[in-house]
Amino acid sequence: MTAPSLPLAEFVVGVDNVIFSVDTDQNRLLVLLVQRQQVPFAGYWSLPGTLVRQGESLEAAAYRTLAEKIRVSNLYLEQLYTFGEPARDPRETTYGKRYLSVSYFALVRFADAELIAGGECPVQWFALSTCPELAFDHNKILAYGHRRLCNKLEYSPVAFDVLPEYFTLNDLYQFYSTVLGANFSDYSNFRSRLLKLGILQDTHQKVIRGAGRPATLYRFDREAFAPLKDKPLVFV
Amino acid sequence: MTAPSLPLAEFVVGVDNVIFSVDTDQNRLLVLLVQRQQVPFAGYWSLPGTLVRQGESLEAAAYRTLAEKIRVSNLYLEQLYTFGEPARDPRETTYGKRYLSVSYFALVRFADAELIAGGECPVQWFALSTCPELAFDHNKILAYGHRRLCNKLEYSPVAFDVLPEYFTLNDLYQFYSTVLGANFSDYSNFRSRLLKLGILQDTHQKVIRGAGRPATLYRFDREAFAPLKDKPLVFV
DNA sequence: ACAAAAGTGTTCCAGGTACACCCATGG
DNA sequence: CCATGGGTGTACCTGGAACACTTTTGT
Repeated sequence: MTAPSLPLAEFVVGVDNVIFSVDTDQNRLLVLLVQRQQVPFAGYWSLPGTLVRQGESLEAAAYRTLAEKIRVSNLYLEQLYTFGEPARDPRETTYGKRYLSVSYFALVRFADAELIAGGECPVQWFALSTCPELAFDHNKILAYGHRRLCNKLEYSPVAFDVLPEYFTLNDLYQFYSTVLGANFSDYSNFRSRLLKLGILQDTHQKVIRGAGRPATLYRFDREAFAPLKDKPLVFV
Repeated sequence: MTAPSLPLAEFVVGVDNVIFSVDTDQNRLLVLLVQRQQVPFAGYWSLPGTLVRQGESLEAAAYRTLAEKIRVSNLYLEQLYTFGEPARDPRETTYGKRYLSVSYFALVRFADAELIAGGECPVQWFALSTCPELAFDHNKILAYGHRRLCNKLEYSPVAFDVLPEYFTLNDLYQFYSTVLGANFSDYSNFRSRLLKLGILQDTHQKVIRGAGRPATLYRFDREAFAPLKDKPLVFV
């Protein structure tokens, strides 16, 4: 960055989070939204976001926003994209400063995700399929996040950050199906592919859920996975 | 982004470009650097960057920076990552504002890239292998860009944005070899894979370069590629 | 004739797809 | 004993890896 020769833009920098979760029981892909209480877009639902504070990194701001809305111990988070075109926020006209949003993408474990009520604004999971029109350019950000989620799932083990520690292969399959849509793969082929990777520990424990043969519980073997890191893995 | 409860960080927003090019003749992967004339880091080489102006989008700022250093008609450009931790720029202490850098990644055609001399600071291509220690956190940004370049090449047709319109299969092979390192694939396998994709038009023209059998000139068939867009293609 | 570069073909094997089929449990 | 879900096995095919071989040029 060198010296300017024309008036520089002044910026307000915030962080917006696309927080996904997967409800495997109901086969729903969920996104966390908050309902705005102030203008602009009062009453609209939007992605949870915040402005960045002094001494706070962008990622820390993302974690803070998340922690304000939801109590969760297991999650995956990474930076998504930065949106900063002129006029993406109507407040730009009011205050004469551009609103830049660094968006983050998160995937959280649904089972232990506890929404924090009693905050300033209502917080709620929405099925992605029934997601309303959002404030600002948040639909665009959400779409971007959804694409990233699908890609991440296919070539990285984020699913295991978010599944319970012990899970059946069917749990895993349901998880992938819910996110990627059905027909992403045959179940038995999915099984053998995953098992062949050698990153699942067989606990030899069985679990019975309703009728049918008991299912084996597996856990993700981080040590076995470590050497495969950065390798082009396929989980599809 | 909601109302704050603690002092907000103030930001200066800039754009930094990781501009790559491939010199297929000498088999070198190049990155464009400029030598800083002012403090901090006076004398150090750095990525070409600029501060964002009023009414200018981030991408426009990236294009402007590029255009100030280099005249080029064929290129590929996309956003890379946003760096905004506290203290990433020493000027933060001086001016009390945080320096946020939205980095962009570009790949330009080497043949018609003409460096613009006579600007404020020296501009020069560096072979990636002989790249010096850079100003700020630019080595980190560069490393990030290099990873992106390798990934992009493998599953998207950026190479064709940057090769001459008519090229031989060997040109294409050299290009990939230079970026991904030798041994990325056998030449004859590379040939058949690319031809089988059906996205290369045989012009039936031959070109003779020194000894050896004349090579067929191909061109990228954008129409044939269109339906394959967004599909998981492999160019490796 | 020989080297150099372009281009073709062949063999082998890993891994994906699409199924059919067997196993263990509840009702 | 049958429905339900878990789990195994197989036959087929595609596509990559390695490498031998042929073709067309310059010297």
